[in-house]
Order: sequence, then structure tokens, then C-alpha cells
Amino acid sequence: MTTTARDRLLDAAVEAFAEHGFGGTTTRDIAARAQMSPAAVYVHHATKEELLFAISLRGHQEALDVLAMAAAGSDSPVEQVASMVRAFSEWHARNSRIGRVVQYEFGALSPDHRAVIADLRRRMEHHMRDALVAGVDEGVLEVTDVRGTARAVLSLSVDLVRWFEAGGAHTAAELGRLHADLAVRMLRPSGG
Amino acid sequence: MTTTARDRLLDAAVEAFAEHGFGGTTTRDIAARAQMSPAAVYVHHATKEELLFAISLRGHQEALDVLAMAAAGSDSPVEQVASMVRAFSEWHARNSRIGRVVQYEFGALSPDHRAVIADLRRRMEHHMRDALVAGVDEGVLEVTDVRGTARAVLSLSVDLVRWFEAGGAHTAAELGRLHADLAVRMLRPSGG
DNA sequence: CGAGTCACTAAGCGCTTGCTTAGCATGCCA
DNA sequence: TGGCATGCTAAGCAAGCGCTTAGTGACTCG
Repeated sequence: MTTTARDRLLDAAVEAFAEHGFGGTTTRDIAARAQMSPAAVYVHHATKEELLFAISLRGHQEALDVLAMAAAGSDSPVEQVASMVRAFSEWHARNSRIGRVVQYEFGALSPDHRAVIADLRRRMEHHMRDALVAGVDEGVLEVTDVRGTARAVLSLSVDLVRWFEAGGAHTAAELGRLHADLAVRMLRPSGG
Repeated sequence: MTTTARDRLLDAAVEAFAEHGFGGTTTRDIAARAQMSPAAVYVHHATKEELLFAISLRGHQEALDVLAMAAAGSDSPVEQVASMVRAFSEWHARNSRIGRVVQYEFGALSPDHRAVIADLRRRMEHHMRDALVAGVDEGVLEVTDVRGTARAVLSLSVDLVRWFEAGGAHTAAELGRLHADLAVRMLRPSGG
């Protein structure tokens, strides 16, 4: 199977990059984790940086899809925010190694690749901002700084890749619920 | 001046580690940024990892102090949380390069050094947890999952090192105020 | 004045790095 | 049956790595 070897390589690279960082990972380490010779890496990817880009692109696209699907699931801005945060946190918990590479190794990408990824990131933030603006318009959310608040809400999900481990104090689903609840409370009008 | 050269080296290492990661930084790069020969690095620090540890230790101690001082400034749990989050976010914004090294390069430390830093991190989380527990006891905060919520509140501050840049859309002080406000709203009892 | 200390450098050692080359087994299509 | 593409490996190249060594000039102190 062609896909299998290529995917084994991607999985190995995710683990290695998450553990040692892009700069601290050797192509020999990636090859060994994928049970291949060092040269096999270059059959599937031209450079180490292209391997990182492949991981980063797929990760960002998946995360963006998660947000888009959650936003599309309701017409109520409050439900949209809750659903986005729950799904985004759950995805980051379930894919915490990919998330770490995606979030921390942005600077290791080439300028061209960085531009592609930056665009995906902008679209993620816009999904959240759109829901906040709609909520303010309808009077169901109270947000003075849309840009800063959207980032803060997304930070709840993103930051968990720094410490999350499967089998720890929280499951992915628990964190999703907790963060969704906290996000909604953050944004609700201060009754008055 | 002895201190000057040593500090120039630490500053150079912070910039280099923040930009390329620990593994992606060469001792030659650090030396060049500090305007010294490569061998001069080893006059002041035995290894590259010890340089990282010196940065990480100082950074964690400063951040812990910031939290401790903020917590000590009031008897009201609500004010404590607001003050801690404001100060913690401001510190992370003003020291975003140090913050990035401190937060992202934990895994590059030796096991011994990692244990020292892990203890400082535990104490940071406990400052926040203590305020949350006090607030729940007094009935001024509503928190069901103290551990998860303490982490979420601190995430607002920590995650900004990923994207913050001086001269961007927000100042450090603005982010401090925004995050403090969001944190308090997150925790206030849902009136009823 | 001479011995010792200190911050520093030029040169380089042994090893590892990202990546290449040459070649081999397998499977597909004419 | 033969030619060619595909997926892989053993070996290795040039460059760069962390760190060491031997030595230098400035300073301190008896």
C-alpha cells in the first residue's frame, strides 16, 4: 500500500516534531520511527520542511473544518460559539500532538508555506469573530473588543495542546464541555 | 563588566530560542547575536541546555512572583483573580520572547532541570486554584471544575506569547485589562 | 616586578546533519 | 518476454554541529 508508508512517515514525523521540535528532530529519527531507511523519507517528501508543511496543512484544514461545521450547525450565535469551542477543544485534545506541531512550528515553515497557513488561520479567527458580531447585533452577547475576545476564546482550545495528555485528569469530551461553558459565560451580557 | 557580557548572552539566547526553537538554534548563532566568539558561550554556561535552564528558571520565577504579588494584593477572591490575570497577561505580553521559550521549550530541559521547573509551574497553578476555591467558599465565584478552570484562566495569558507582537493591535496593558474582565465574567455566578 | 586570575579568542576535533547517489526487487503493461 | 516505473536501501558526501584546547591581553594583589 502506497498510502500506508506515506502515512506512517507523516505519523512518525508528527510524534518526532511534537517531542523535539522541528529543529531538534533528525530525518534519521523520523525514518527510524516509521521503520524505514533514512533515504526513504525523500521518496515521499523533497525536504524535511515539506514534511512539516504537509502535516501543518492537513492539521489546519481539519481544525478549520471543525470550526466551520460547528458554526454551520445553528443560527443562534450563542449556540454557535458554544459548539465551536466544544468542537475545537475536543479536536485539539484528541489530536494534541498534531496540534502542538501545528501551533508551535509555524515559524519553521518557509515563507511561501507560511503564507498559505496564515490564510487558514485568518479564516479560523473569522469564523469566531462572525459569531461574536452576530451575537452583539442580536443583543445576546456582550463584546467590546471583538478581535481580542475571539482570540481569547480560541486560546482556551489552543493552549491545551501544551499540557494535555490522554489518560490525564480530563477527557477530551470533558474539556470540550468545560471550555464551551466558560466561553459562553465570558460573553453573556452582564445581566442588567 | 562581568554582568553585561553574561546578560548579553542570555538576551541573545532568548531571541534565538524564541525564533528557531532550542533544537534549531546553534551556539554559534547565540554567540554571534551577543557579539562574541563561539567559545565565549562556554565561559559562562557549561552547555546549551544550561543556558536554556538559566532562562527558563528566571522566567518562571518572575512569572510566579507576578502571580504571588497580585494574589497578595487583596482579600477579595474576585479582585485576586482579576489582578492575577491582568498582571500575568501583561507580563507575558511585555516578555513574550522569554514567555515563548519558557512555555514551549520545557521538553528540551534535562530531567533534573525539568523537575525544578515543573515545581514552579505547580505553584503558579495553585495560586490560581486557591483564589477560585476561596471565591467558591465565599459564594462570589461559581466553579465546578477548579483544576480545569484554573488552567483555562491561565491559558488566556499564556497563549498570547504565540502571537503577541509589540506594536500590534493591542498593547500589553490593553490585553491585561481585557483578559482580567473576561476571566471575571467566566467565573461569576450565573445570576439566579 | 612577578604570579595568578579572569574574560575572551583562533583553531579545530570528532561526530551528526540534511540530503544524494547508485543500485535492487517488484509489479504493470506492451 | 522485455522495458520501464515505483518504492525502497546501503553507502556516503559536504557542511555544520556542540564543545574543547591552547593561548592571549588586561587586571589584581603581594
